[in-house]
Amino acid sequence: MPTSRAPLSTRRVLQAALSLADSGGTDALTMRHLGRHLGVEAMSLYRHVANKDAVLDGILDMVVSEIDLPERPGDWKAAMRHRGVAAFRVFSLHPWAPPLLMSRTNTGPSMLRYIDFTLGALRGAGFSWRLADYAWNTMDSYVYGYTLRRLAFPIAPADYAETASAHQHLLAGDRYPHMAELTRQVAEGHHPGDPDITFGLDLILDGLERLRDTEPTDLTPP
Amino acid sequence: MPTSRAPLSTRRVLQAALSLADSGGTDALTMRHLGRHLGVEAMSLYRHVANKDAVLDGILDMVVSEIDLPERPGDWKAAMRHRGVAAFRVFSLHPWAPPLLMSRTNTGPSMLRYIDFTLGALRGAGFSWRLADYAWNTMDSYVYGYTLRRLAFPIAPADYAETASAHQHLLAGDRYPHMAELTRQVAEGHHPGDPDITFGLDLILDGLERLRDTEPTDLTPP
DNA sequence: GACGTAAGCTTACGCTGTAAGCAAGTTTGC
DNA sequence: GCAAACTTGCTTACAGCGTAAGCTTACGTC
Repeated sequence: MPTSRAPLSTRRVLQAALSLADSGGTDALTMRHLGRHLGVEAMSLYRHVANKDAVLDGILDMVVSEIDLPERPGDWKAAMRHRGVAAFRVFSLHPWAPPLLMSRTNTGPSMLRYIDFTLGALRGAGFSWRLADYAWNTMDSYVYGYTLRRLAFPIAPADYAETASAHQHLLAGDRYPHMAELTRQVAEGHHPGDPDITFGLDLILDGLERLRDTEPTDLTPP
Repeated sequence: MPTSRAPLSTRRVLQAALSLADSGGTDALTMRHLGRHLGVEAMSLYRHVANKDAVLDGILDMVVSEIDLPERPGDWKAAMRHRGVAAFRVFSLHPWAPPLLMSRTNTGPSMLRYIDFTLGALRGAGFSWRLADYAWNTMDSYVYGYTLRRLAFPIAPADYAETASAHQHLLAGDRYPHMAELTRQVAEGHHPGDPDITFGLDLILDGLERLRDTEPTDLTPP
């Protein structure tokens, strides 16, 4: 056994797994491939990691920990908008992560911290517990949904117009008249064809603010 | 070769695949298993279906076709709310479908029909092409995100209070104070802990309506 | 009857996650 | 100083996956 090689460790395994996923997606993250990447046989990894699920949970928490959160919430709407944008940005760097994140229950420390920050900001802004809970769930549903759709969509926003005009003939019949016309609008450059994440996020935030202001205050006793 | 057995066909293969996925999820849907289910070897399926991806695309479109759409839109907000609720209901019957739907670009006829209906309803209600496009993308981001989170979450809404009180001790420290308090609120039955899909959907719809009413009309020439 | 074609079967390849057991190096207890 | 215990990594093996290639059998048409 060559002692020249740096010894394995859970940390080193997870770091290698993360870099593997980042460069080749989930498909590239197999135990054998991971071992090869570390100069080791696949089974050796099991000394440092319970199984592949533990690897996935580990790198997911590493990704979530990259989401930037301010020290103190400040203005709640700005904080919530920032939170959503930051999550989208991080997930864009790790596009393999969101599908995994949604398909398993994640209770890593970074995720808990992320949620706790959110609840704190909403409570500090006067939301009831019920409304705060509904609020973060609604925001996350939208943010994750937007992110997943965006990352799975095969066309870059810059190519929308070109792609639209190239595929216009596929919608030529009158079976899908509105899609055909929308495609024409995009092809002719009449509208960019892609909402920013803040479009829907601000709709939700404005709506939440109105609910907070009309809801009877039901703050729990101190 | 026993001629007593009904012959295969693309339709029969897809129907069997759908029932297999419904009863055992994506894991149960393997070509070998599918063949066994039809009393046939796995490789025989390839006479009727290009490959496994074609099977997935096929059953996804069958699922999307189940989403109920009214003949004519009527009140646009009601139609959009109905559309989201109907999608959620269908996906609840086929919980394996949403992750698949989001991970591949779906252009089956049912999906096109679904989108075309939506665009038509929004245009009929006076939305510009740009806003109509943003609107359906935003609604779908939320609906899919909500659905995915809901279906992946391992706890049934009816068990929230019980589960919360059983796991309260895990949040005992002061690292996640707000989550701890929220968990206490749920455990003690102070709030149900689960927003309906219409909660966020109505926030979005109200916001869209306001945008429509304030946006300068930029209808394209007839 | 011959022949083309279609349906289904057999075999095989390279891939997956991981259970079981082994070999070698390191640490600990006396 | 030395043996026992523990840690680390490797080897082999198994059951499963999607599907390429080639084969057998049955049927329709001339």
